[in-house]
Amino acid sequence: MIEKKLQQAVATALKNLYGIEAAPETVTLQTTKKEFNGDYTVVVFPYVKQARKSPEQVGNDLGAAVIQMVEEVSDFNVIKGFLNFSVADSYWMQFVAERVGDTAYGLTNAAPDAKPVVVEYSSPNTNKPLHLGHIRNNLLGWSVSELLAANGANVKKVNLVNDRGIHICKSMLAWLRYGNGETPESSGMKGDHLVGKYYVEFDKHYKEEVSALVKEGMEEEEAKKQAPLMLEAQQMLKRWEEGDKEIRDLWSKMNGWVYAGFDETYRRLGVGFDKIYYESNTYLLGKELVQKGLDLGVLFRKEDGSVWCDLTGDGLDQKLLLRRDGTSVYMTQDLGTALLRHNDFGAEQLIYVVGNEQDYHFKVLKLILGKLGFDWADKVYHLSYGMVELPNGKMKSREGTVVDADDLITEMEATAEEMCREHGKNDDLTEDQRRELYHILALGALKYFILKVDPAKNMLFNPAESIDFNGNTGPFIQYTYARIRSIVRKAEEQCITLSDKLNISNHSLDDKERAVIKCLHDLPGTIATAAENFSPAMVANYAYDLAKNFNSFYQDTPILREENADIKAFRVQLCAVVAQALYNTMKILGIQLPERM
RNA sequence: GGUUCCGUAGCUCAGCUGGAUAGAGCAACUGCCUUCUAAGCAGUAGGUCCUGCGUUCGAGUCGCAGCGGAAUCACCA
Repeated sequence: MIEKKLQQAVATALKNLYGIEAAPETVTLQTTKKEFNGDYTVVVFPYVKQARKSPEQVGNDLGAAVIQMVEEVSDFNVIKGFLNFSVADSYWMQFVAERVGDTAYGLTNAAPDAKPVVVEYSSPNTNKPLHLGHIRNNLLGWSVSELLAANGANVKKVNLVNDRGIHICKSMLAWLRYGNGETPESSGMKGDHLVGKYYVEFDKHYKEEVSALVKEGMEEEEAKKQAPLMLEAQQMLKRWEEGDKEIRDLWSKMNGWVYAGFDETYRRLGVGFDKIYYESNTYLLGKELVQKGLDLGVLFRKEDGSVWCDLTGDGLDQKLLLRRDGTSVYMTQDLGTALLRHNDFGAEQLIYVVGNEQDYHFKVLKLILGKLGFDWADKVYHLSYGMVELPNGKMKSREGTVVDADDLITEMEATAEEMCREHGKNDDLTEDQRRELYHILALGALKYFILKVDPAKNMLFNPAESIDFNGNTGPFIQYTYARIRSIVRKAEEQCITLSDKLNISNHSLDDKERAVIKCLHDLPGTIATAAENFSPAMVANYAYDLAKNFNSFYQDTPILREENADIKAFRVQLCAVVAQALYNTMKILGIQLPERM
């Protein structure tokens, strides 16, 4: 890598010239801003004091020394304290030649013995359909998994379905009362939406009951607890936990509907899992851990029998782990599932893609795992992401302001269709091919829209404005790819083969051409940095930058129109490598690229 | 109230380990399709990087304080 060579050379020169000891990796090397001449810039300010010379002098001294040491460096200039190196065109052209046909460019395979990195994401409740917030979770989870895999990790994707609890009982109860035996088949409604409908139905009647009780003079808090529907739902949960066959059968039936619905949504989103855990199977895990914690003395029991972990030493509160009736809570379950997952996979790292509303929960989870003596506690990483907000605030299912996942995908497909018809470039495709294209573009727009934003930040979605297809968007990148593929197809028709050895040693790159190559050159480093930061957004922004550079090059540089056959072939090769880079980065985002559009 | 996260152009967002005159897209305005896909390209306009203090040769980036927004602090999950 040229970057390392430069850093090494600068470090050596610093020692030889001034006796300054600097580790190569501490030499700040950055790409030169485009308003200056050069490709890489070294900032020399940090050394002027020790060198006892002016920044310009230090820059010139270092530049003169480095150009002798690194054969790829063709020139340098110094402006103020900035030492700009130019890299010879031959290096860039050689770089392109070496990447031609490399379908894995930028990607690192996992070592055969790499321990798994387990990524949990999605983790839906089974009482309502998925909404835009879940979409962000699913896309992030999938993409981060792909990103880590692209950076050499052995990734396992897992889903922990929250399939039991009071929420599903509410849906079940409402269905029994008001459903008249309605099924997905009889209603033509997707299973998850049908069950969600009864969850809303429950809430409606429950609220009526509460307000009736309040009218009779009961305190609202009390009314919420005493409403018959709530009592009945709790009763149902108890019967579920006792294994009551009637309840379990109904539960299985309705959850089955939901899973069929979820599968459909997952399929459309293009996400999937290596393993699916169900909370009904794991919710009792963790109790043994609590006992172990009591034995170790890191947990304590209060007079009423409840069990707690004292985290005041860590600046937090006490955390409940077992209720006084001995039942477990969310944290207890998560302790259990963490251990289960660690044991199932022999995992190197456990990553949880969960919204930032649970920052506190995961902080506590890690602490307690540590107190229980698991040395892998620090391998738990909470990939916390911000909320998706609407123009008037957070999505609230009770207020009917959620953006439904299925509806959104359908709308995006309709928009894609509209855009395609407007452009009228695909009239000769079959109906199936067109549908496929609409889907690819719709999902490309949606995924890019969501993934280009830094996970840590809340993001805004305005339902009144459809997601863009122009500018910094998924379709922009898809379009760039389709254009390149068109060129490569035409080149093949002209019998230009990518593997040709070219006689281009006299060719000097033009600025646009060099800019594209330099951007391509950054791909491996970008993926590494993005993976370290668990940030698909960095990959998305890189891909946009590459596509933008390419389009600018494409606009005013002849490719197939180039008269010199070798230069023409070289540019076709460059196109092919750019296409591959776009393909590999978009794959990390879960975005498909069309051959034409 | 405690803790955590966020605050960059009218709007949506970039800005990696501190480095040169803070960048894109959308929206507005100008040009460019008889030539490789105009879902594109080139340009104009748009900034108190929330505020203040500090560290540094150098701060959008680091520290402290304040302001604004969000989340969380359940015997819910």
